[in-house]
Amino acid sequence: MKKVTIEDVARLAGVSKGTVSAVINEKTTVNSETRKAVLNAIKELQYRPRGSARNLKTTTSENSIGLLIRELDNPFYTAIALGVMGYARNKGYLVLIASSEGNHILEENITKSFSIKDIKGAIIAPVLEGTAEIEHLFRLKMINFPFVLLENVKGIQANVVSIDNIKAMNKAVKYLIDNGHSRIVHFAGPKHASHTYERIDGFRRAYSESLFAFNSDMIVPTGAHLEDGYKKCLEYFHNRNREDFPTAIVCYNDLVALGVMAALLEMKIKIPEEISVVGNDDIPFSRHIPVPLTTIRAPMFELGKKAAEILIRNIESPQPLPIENVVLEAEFVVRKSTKTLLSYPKG
Amino acid sequence: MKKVTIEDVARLAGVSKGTVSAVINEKTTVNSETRKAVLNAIKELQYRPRGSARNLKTTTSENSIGLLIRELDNPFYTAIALGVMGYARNKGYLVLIASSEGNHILEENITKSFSIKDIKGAIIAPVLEGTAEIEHLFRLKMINFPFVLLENVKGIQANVVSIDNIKAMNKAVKYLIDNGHSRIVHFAGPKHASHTYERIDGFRRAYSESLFAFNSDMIVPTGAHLEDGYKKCLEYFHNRNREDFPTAIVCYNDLVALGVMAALLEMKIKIPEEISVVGNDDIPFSRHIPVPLTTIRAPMFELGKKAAEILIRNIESPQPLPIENVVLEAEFVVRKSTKTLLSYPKG
DNA sequence: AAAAATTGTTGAACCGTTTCAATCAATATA
DNA sequence: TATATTGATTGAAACGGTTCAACAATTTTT
Repeated sequence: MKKVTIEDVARLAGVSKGTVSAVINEKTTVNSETRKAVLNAIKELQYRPRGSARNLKTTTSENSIGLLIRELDNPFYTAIALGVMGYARNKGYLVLIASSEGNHILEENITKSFSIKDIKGAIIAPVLEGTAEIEHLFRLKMINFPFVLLENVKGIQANVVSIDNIKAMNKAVKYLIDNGHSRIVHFAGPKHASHTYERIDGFRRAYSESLFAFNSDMIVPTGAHLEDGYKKCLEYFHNRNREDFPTAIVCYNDLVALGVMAALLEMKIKIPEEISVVGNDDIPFSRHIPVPLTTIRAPMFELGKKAAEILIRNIESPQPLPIENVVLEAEFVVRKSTKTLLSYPKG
Repeated sequence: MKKVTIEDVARLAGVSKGTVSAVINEKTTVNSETRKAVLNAIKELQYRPRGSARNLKTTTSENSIGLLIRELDNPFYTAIALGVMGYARNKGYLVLIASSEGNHILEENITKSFSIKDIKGAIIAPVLEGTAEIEHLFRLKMINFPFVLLENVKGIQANVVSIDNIKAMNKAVKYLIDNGHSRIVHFAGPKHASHTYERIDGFRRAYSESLFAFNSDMIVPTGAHLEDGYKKCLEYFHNRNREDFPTAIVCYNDLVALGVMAALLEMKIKIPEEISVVGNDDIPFSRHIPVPLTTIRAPMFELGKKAAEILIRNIESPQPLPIENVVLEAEFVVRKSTKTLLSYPKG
């Protein structure tokens, strides 16, 4: 089954290629009889114009950028996407989103696809399995394909926009310690995400700057989803004596915190009376639940916006621009899911 | 500033186009000295190969499909996307997602972009402003670009995969009526979405099939987001006497229901003791909240999967295939946010 | 030393469109 | 009737890569 080209259509309709082209592009110059004949031929042959051939000739080629996120059903990433889209749209760029769902192979395919298609640049939230799996990023550099990373990746010089996870987490844990919490655990995030390690790091530092000793039992590997938090929480409290309960659980993100809250509710453990819960990210839900969640507000929208800004600046610049590394601050938001254990709270 | 082509690179590096091409495509045949020279020239000139020129010649062109959704931060659409992605990936297709955010112009641009890029087909959740704004869909048909719609659109013959909203809503409202609810209101969805009207229709039919009379006050225009439900609910109950309270609120979707619940909570109106609340869609959150939400489970994942299946079948078929119209059934899930008002509940 | 094999490079053909000056036919104008 | 004008169509030249048979230079084998 040979491929159908504009030539075939022209032949069947008894006209020239140029005329067929004119019909497809809805030029007004075509006689309606001819037009009809061409349309028929197109249908008859099931002709579908090849975008690549068209774009090769047409310089106009509308502008678009790619956004590679790690999880589509995570409000953290969709909020970033909204930031990207808002800015990009103002600048006349369309945003095409793909999700690697944490799969490195898929990430490679997607970045490749971005660079092959008529896409001007990309914003990438990389998956970090193993150590050195970044050839695909080097490949992008080789062909001068502009991109911005949403996480630091060791071993590559590139634009990065990220959140100061360490400091943010540090602030939250310090707050808890300062308010008399002595047994805090961290329901940590998925492997292969720099956020996970940075947040653990921040947790650890808060301890090292306190009078208490850090203990690796405090880190409970969990995941990034509501279900992860839910299951891990049930598991964690199963057969645990009340006197061994932590006084606070700091979660990798709000989704996990929501899962933890659901599990605690089920086990009839009161929040914040018995256990305080802290989230991370501040997704829209978090303030609209019965016990509004204390959390660390990540400026997701701004993150996306900033990334888009840098990317588009790079796309539009004739000369190569110096590499940028922007770190945004997160804000600690105290709501109702945490309580102080001091009779005379600090501050 | 003239465009840099492979020719320019070849000239600067003192080699032929073919060699430059070999370097870019990481062929092993290139001498490492030459390779280095070419790489330098690429960097020096900031050369960026054009995808379209490459794809024109290369038949391989990896497979991808487009998915146009209406709201990125709506779990309903992301769940559909996950369904699409799962199936597509098995079949070797990448999914590129774009969101129109309810904007018709943007939708047009996106569909156009899909058809121009090397994308093989698309799944589209259309925005339905006005009546006849579907020329962009006709344009797709003209060039035999395969696509599947996620909602019925009047005036166009196309593949559609949708949910039986009317029946689903009907079932839910009938359940409430059968359980003694006499004053039910519907917090309805956004304009320009067929879901909105279908759900209203289902609501109305349930009444017309009952002993009670439908009344247009029962339909309260709201929106599709948590915030919409929250605000509208506060507004609705503001200055309303307790004896005029509805016995149940049926919401456009779970997000709205969540917002309604948050507002009711704030107003200290008990769910389900004082008012029953019903959602729509069954997003993951809905079962993990203190009062798990009674809702209508839309088979979002299956919806996406089915759409992808039809699309890919069409893409891969040499002949045009008959148009398909698949309607999936939703399931009514009773949880804790509704109660019966009968002393002897039916069933 | 001749023949064969290996390695690296070239350059022309090709991919499938769009573009636009040139042409042609039909009609309006002088 | 000759000349412009208008409307519709043509066809050849791009567009910017990839491909691959052919060739050149070098190395290995006989």
